[in-house]
Amino acid sequence: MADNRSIPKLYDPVAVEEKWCSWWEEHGFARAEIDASKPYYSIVLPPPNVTGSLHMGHALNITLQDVLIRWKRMQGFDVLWLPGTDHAGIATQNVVERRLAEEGRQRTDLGREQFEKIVWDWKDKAEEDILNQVRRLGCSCDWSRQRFTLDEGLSRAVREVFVRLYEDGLIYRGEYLVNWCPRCTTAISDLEVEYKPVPGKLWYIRYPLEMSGDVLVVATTRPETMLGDTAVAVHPHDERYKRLVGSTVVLPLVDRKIPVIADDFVDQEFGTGTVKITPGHDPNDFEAGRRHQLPIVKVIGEDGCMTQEAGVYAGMDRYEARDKIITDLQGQELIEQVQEYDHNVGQCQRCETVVEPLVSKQWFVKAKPLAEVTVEAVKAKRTVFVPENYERIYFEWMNNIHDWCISRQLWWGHRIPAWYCGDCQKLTVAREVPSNCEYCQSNSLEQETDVLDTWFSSALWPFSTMGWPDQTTDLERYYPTTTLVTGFDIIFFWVARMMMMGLKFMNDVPFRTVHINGLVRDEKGKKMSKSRGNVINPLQVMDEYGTDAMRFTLAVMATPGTDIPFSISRMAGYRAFCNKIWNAGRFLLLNLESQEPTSKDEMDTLKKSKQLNLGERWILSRLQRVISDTNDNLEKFRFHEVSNALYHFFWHDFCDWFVEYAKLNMTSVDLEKKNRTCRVALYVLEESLKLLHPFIPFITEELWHALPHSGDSLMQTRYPVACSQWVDVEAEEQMVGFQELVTKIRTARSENNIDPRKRIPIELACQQESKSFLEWQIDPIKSLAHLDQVELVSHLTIQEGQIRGVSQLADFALTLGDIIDVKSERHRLTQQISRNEDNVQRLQKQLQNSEFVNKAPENVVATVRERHAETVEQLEKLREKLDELPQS
RNA sequence: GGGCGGUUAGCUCAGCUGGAAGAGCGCCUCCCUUACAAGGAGGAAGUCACAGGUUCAAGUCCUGUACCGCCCACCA
Repeated sequence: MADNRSIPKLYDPVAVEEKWCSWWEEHGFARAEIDASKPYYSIVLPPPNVTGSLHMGHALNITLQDVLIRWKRMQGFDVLWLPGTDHAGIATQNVVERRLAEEGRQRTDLGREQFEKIVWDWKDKAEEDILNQVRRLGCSCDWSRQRFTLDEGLSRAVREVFVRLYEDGLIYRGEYLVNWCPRCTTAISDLEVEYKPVPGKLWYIRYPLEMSGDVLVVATTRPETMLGDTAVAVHPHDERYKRLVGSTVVLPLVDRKIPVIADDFVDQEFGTGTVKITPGHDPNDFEAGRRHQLPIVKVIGEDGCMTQEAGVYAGMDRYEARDKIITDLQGQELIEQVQEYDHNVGQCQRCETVVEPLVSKQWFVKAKPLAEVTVEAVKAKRTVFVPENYERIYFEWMNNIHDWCISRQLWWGHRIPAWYCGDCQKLTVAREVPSNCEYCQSNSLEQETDVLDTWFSSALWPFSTMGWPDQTTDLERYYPTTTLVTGFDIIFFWVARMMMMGLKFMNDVPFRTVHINGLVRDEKGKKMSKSRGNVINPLQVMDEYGTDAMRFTLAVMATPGTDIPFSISRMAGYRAFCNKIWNAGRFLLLNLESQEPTSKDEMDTLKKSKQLNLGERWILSRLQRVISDTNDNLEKFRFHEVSNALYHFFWHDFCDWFVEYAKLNMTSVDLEKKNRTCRVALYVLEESLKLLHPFIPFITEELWHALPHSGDSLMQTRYPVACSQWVDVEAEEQMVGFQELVTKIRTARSENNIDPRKRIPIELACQQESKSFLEWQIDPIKSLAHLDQVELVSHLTIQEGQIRGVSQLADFALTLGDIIDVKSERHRLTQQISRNEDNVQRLQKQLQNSEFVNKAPENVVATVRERHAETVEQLEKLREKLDELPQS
């Protein structure tokens, strides 16, 4: 046990945090040991990318998981929290490429092997960094089970899944229109495209009809794609163009003859009601092209430049070509008009380059059959979303799902396990490197150079990390995981795909509950971004305010379903709370007599002996309520409610009232009393530390070790369980009256500018039934209201120089030697009277309403009656006091 | 175009199943009272966006409107 006197007034987080972080890890308190005698609780950490460092979103996400994990562990569950990192294919490759570019190098100069080696080096460093940052958060995960998506084990799972999906006909390869990022030079999935409104132009271009001198005017925002037009479409019912269907127009600049077709996807209202069809570069046109068997002309290449098909424009950058085409068309007077037109432009999620839709040979996952199963599972509540409304969003997406383009033309990732035969050209898909072509036995095989979308391996995370495809004990024990905590921004990217893969390969959902946490925003509710300059760095915050304060702030602000406007000033308030806990612990340590740990039994004995005083009975009762609320609300992921309630309980109930009340006994010469109060105080402190530990792990652990305990970690103790027999309604009611009286006296003092240090005499007048209570509580009242003499009387004497007050329990008169400020006293009373008058009126009206009296539940009516009577009584007394005031 | 969320104290937000409006910060007054000035005591401050409705009773449930934010779709 530490030397009590040496505990500093101010809590110093940094040193303390470091100490416990390594201590926890060294002792393996967070290591999962399969124990079938306990229920299990498992979470897989959403693996951070090995691209950067911890941000506030991680801090929130990890805090919430750690709260759940510590809570469940303390509840005696067999707990697994499995950590790891994600290789984050395109993101990491981009980061490394950018660094190479700073040195004037390119990945193509290095070659694939060399480049991959550099990325692995980067990964080692980045992984270490970010996991150390995760540790700093106090994250109690099982580091012995740490995984990385490119580990051999996980890669094996990836290959297994790929092969099985391929064998089941759920993976196919083909030429389709995909989103292509010309900067990353890879295909990306629909989800990786972000649409942003961009001011642009709508050009109306004249397409001459072959047979007549007429023209068809088409409108487009991307004139450069016209070189790839293979038709012009009109709506079949459009009277203006009906007769032209089947005729031919001559595509300007390239002089290609293309048909006019009818298709009802055309919106007659938009532009001129005619659409140029470019199957090679537009998703709708691609579909239309398939419906009408139109040829595909690819005029923009993978590098973002015009292809040979673009004739004289070949080799030009797509935007350069656009300008040139406009100029050329204008030269031929083929531009009818130009409109300013804002439209959404798709950008690459990773590099913000404008995405080019183009036709390319890629690998796809047939998503529909996989998605349907997951929808059924969620409908059947095998997985539930918290908050529930995310279910709808999930269904919406799953029901409209498109095939998933999984191949990427990158170097960093899982290489697709498919081999092309140099002889028969056929494809061999295999789990391990095949020696021969499975069709012609040729050994001239070359592996597919594409890698998989990074989310392909993430989708397997809940089971690949536990050793699948082997049937491991971990899988048997911890799958399905109990809870997934993640952000809504990756519901489709990740949650949806884990559902698909989990149900497909494990025949069960990957998690029972998905808790969706909000986005951490800045104080004003704006998204944090480098360009706005409003990014709050959690590492810096932890340095300055302590991890506990940051965690608590995040938890208290984590209202389900809403974003979190992270506020430094608010965190300063919660840092003060941390310090409060610190000092409460310090105070009790200074007063501690016995070195024995407390126990529930000890308290039970004390309670049964009927020796506990009001404060002690009250705080034990309040403790039961907060324990029960805490457990209930954690079960419902209501972190903000829990942390708020604990805050209030600890600071206001325990410190402000109980400890202040207890000081009387703690300084008493009656050693028995003193010891008893200390025991209760210590017990409540210990229970509070346990309750707070999931949120505030460091300070609580530090204090725990300063208190009389063995060397165990607080995280190994049992989380408090409410004991309903300890709820003491009588004590709670009495305490309410006690607090009201004390507060009223304090208010009267304060409003009359009486020095808080000055002890003054008081007269208390009360009804017969409260008399014994007041007699019993005379010392605490004296102590908490800073009085010297207390005189209990049946009626207050009327004297000059008195301040009068009224409470439920008793009326009082503070006698002052000096002159009191009659004017302000009159003002104060008048205000109180008017407030009470309003209340009486309102309550009266309610009671006169027979509907209310007849229909409202009895207890509600009774409460109103009671309140009414009390208010009337107070009102009378206040009027009396006002009358008794000397005339000024 | 479809969907979701928000609108409560000067600021940022709680308020779950409808029964006398809360927190943090800020503000005002007094106090360094031997745990804590990152503290203590007290105080001022809200027609809960608007309009209807259900109910004995609505910040809370229903309908509509306005404004703000987000997600999905992507009419060229």
